[in-house]
Amino acid sequence: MSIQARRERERAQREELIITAARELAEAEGWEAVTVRRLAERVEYSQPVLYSHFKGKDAIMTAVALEGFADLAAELRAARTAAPDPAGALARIGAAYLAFADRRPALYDAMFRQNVDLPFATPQAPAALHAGFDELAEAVGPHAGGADLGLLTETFWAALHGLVTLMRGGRLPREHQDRRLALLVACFTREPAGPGHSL
Amino acid sequence: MSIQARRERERAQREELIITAARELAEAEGWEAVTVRRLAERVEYSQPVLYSHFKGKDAIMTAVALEGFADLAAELRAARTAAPDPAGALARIGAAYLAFADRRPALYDAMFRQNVDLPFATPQAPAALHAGFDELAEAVGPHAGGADLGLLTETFWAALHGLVTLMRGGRLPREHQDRRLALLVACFTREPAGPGHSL
DNA sequence: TCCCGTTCCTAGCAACGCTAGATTTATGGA
DNA sequence: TCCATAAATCTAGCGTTGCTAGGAACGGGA
Repeated sequence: MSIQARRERERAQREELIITAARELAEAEGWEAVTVRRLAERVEYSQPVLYSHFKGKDAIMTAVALEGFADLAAELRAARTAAPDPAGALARIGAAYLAFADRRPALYDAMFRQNVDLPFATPQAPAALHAGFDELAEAVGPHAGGADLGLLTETFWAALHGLVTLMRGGRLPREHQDRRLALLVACFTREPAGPGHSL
Repeated sequence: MSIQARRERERAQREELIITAARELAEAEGWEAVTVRRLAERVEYSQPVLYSHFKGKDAIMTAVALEGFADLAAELRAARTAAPDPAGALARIGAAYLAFADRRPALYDAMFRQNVDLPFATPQAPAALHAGFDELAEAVGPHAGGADLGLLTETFWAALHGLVTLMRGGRLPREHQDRRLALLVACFTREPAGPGHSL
């Protein structure tokens, strides 16, 4: 059985190689530049080999997204736990989310913009995704009052996602994104309305 | 000069025909099903004719988007002016925004999801787009306090956009979207945190 | 050494956005 | 009315895409 084990190991390695190549190519030139042909050339296998690992290009993007969830969750956790108080935690985790999307736009697209075939708001969703959501919920929780924490967290997440995508699409100017985040956090913490300081 | 006038008139008509066909096809089968070939077949002209009107497929999407801005602005205005009080106005305009995106998803995509070459947050932006944004600002204004109204409106818009796109992408379950909106509005109006009633 | 199953690659299909060049159509002057 | 010219339109094709069928090469067991 050792031979088959070695084969499976090598196969898993190659699969990881494909995913990494896809992510790197996407981060360097955007997903529109990621074609199965280029990817096959990069990993030095023919196209059908890639199709033996993944059903299609979308499945490769999904695999890249799955690995990204863990990264995001870790960064959100670090930001939240570094905050001294609940209000600061919400601001910091929000800033960390925007920074992640800004620093790794292609990865973010695969995770949250692609029309993907993944379970999301169910227990079947990837664990790392749940972990990230739970980090957000931890930061939102102190300001939930009597509201449903899940729904409120989803709403906060949606607001962050909207800031990301509208800015990326050129709908919002890049500048003052920090002030928009401050205004959003002020709303969720029920701070009195202010000028939206840049933190 | 009458001949040339007639030609320009016919040409404008045909351009409108193309835009309408593109929107209808997109709304019926999604933008991925809208190809220049199919579009050409629908309007009963060859492909190069379409390219004489528009630089490419993206330009056609942009033209569809431009017409959509006016529709959205009108619906937002109707919702806002029908509200009895400021808090109700924010809730109603938000609901109208979500309803528009839900009812015309393909049009919404062209307007706000496509990577488009249009000026947005500048005076050069299309008038109808400004009109829609101003409707949002009118509704947000009463709750702005000392904050920058433009930035606060952009933030509210982003939150709505995030709710739309996350739901459309399967990241948020369709149900309870109204409660998420209620929670969002409660934040912006500084209502005490409640369970997020469905209005 | 041979056999057989697995793995892999070559080559190709249909469809895409887009365009060059031929062809048809319409226009204005004899 | 007829023709030359210019404008409008179509046919056909290029290069690229995602994806796959069918044959070639490889490796392990007898």
